[in-house]
Amino acid sequence: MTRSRVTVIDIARAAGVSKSTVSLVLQASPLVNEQTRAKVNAAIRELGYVYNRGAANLRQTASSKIVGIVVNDLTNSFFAELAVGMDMVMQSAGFVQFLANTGESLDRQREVIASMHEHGISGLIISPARGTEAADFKPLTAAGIPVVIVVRNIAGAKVSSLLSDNYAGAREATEHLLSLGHRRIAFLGGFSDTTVALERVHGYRDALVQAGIAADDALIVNSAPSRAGGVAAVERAMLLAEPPTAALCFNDAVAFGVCDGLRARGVEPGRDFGVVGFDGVIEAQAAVPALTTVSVDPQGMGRRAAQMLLKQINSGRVEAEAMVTSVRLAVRQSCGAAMKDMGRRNTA
Amino acid sequence: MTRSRVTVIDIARAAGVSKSTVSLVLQASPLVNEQTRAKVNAAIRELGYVYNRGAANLRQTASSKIVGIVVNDLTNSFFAELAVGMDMVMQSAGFVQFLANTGESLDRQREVIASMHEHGISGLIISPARGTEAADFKPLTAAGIPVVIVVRNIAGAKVSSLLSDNYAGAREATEHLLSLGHRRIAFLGGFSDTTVALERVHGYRDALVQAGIAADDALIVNSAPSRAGGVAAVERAMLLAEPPTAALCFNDAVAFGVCDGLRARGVEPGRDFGVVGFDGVIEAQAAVPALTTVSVDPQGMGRRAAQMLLKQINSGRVEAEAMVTSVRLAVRQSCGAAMKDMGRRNTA
DNA sequence: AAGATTTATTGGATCGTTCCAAACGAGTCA
DNA sequence: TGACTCGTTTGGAACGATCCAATAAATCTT
Repeated sequence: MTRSRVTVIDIARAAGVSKSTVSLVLQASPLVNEQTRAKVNAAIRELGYVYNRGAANLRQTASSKIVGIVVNDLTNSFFAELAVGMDMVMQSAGFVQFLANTGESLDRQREVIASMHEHGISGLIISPARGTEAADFKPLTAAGIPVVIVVRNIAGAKVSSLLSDNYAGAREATEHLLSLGHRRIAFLGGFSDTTVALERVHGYRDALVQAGIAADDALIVNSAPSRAGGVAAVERAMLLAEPPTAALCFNDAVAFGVCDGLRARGVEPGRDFGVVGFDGVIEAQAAVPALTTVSVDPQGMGRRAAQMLLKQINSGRVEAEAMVTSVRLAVRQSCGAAMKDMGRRNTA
Repeated sequence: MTRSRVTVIDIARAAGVSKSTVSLVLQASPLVNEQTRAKVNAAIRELGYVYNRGAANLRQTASSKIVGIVVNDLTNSFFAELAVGMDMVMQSAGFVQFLANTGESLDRQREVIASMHEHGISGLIISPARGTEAADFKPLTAAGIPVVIVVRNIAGAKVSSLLSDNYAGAREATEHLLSLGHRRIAFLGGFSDTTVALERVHGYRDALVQAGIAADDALIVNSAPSRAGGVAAVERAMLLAEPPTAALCFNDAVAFGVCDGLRARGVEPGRDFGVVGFDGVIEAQAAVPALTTVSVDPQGMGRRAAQMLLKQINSGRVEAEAMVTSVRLAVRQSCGAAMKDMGRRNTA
């Protein structure tokens, strides 16, 4: 069954031409005569020829048409949507992608980057695991392989990055909760050793200070950035002597968990307590109550990151480009604004 | 910057040996002298050599250490968890994976399969898009590349498959709702042109018939297998002259949507209405009410599928193997059993 | 009709690795 | 001393596609 592969030489023989001509046909070169092209294509179809990209990639001028994508947690909808956005662009551009999940493990990350490098990726998009250092990309950049960092920044890495405006988003969300009359606003979820969390907390704090409210550190509760983490965080927050009346959550997964946790203690999110998420995953719209969230449009971000990488791959010139995408607050029901504040902002 | 690649020849020169010896060192062959090995390894480190797998794969005896994974909808947690399970096993086995999302498009699926084939995958795991035919795998199997179909079966495909016991799961779930006293039980979500949906509906029907209840087709409501689809399905179901008091949902995403839809009309899932999902995604445990669901353990299924494929890749011999994994009903709160039925089944 | 030009086609070297058969030096045996 | 090991090492021919320079054939110039 496992017959030896059909090669250009077999096609050449069958079509009565040389392998060079077959190669030209494969590349849709205008140099070849129409009849010859037809003969060759017929032979290709007949023999069931499969192009061997590995062989073609040997010549160092060629591009492998493979990119690597590394994310931390694919079970988080945010990353899943991000990956889907990248996938769309890459597929359309004729690329395939290696995708690896690190689960925040630096070892795994190092391994997959090395493995992808050996397999000849022409570019990498990575949402780095916590603790990643600029040096981790050294082997790739030294080989002239463009890298785009998404979501989380790495200090000192001389590669491109695509981040969301965490500070502005958190600030706007907090201001929104303040405008609804809340004075005890918590920040729930996330680990404060990541830049992302720090930036969001920073925006949150500044909004409070601006409103003349003393930031209370007890209202900042760390937890895993997951649904379960959200449940845990809100439980701790509600045990405070002066519990919050609203919360900005580290991300949407935490926000869903916070809604769960509130309901578990008979508090209805959106009516008795204001909840705002961060990310703008698809479920945020469908959920009840629909989640008010700082939308970063994960799929769109994935698409942009992919385009950014493709641009660098195609240009051949690797020059780091730092891009911060703006975010927008999608006001829905979970913040409690729907009744009082209807129509002031778009809810799509 | 983009210096020409460092090759075995460069290493050989630097270490004062031949390229053959370097090759032996790379393969950790016992033939080479310890001192030589040390010299070579030093040179490798010093020059920053990166193994070129593409070149090695040219020789037809070699295995590419790449597998392809194709799924329908990565934004569905079920598939995301499935992919993560596969990723774990593949990473540990030293494989990297191409991952592609088809979004149920047959064209995309055809393209990505062809593209992966060109790139030299040594195996493929696929959750086929609706409408996939056995012939779509022909090019791969003809080349001796093992294929494992997961989740959805394809009639007549002479490749391995790993499916969950949809019939038994749906039947058990329905029986459970019946045992709680429900008589008007709906089946919500999914498209009835997929085998998965048909099997689940079949199990649902048989359980009703067994209990002496006439199956009412109006209670079977098709919709997209997503959270939004669940909202839509339950809305239609509740408009019936005799609305259901409980529902078995096509999958967990639909079940979450059904909970949302119920709440939107003031019906509390788990108290006023029994909801059972299918899949057993992680969020099912964290949600409030925790989702009663037919757990197929998506990550475990992904791991098993990966192991199945690896076994075939390593054995060299491709013989189709059909495996049906059993499922178990995880009784939690959303079905309303928690109060009446506490402790009868495990809830983990 | 000879030279210049255009249009098609082609051999061979090349990419980086593996693998085989051969060769090497050093020791062993008869 | 020659034949024979044994443990290491090594050229060179693959693998399958690309690309350059060269060629062949057809067309155009004058």
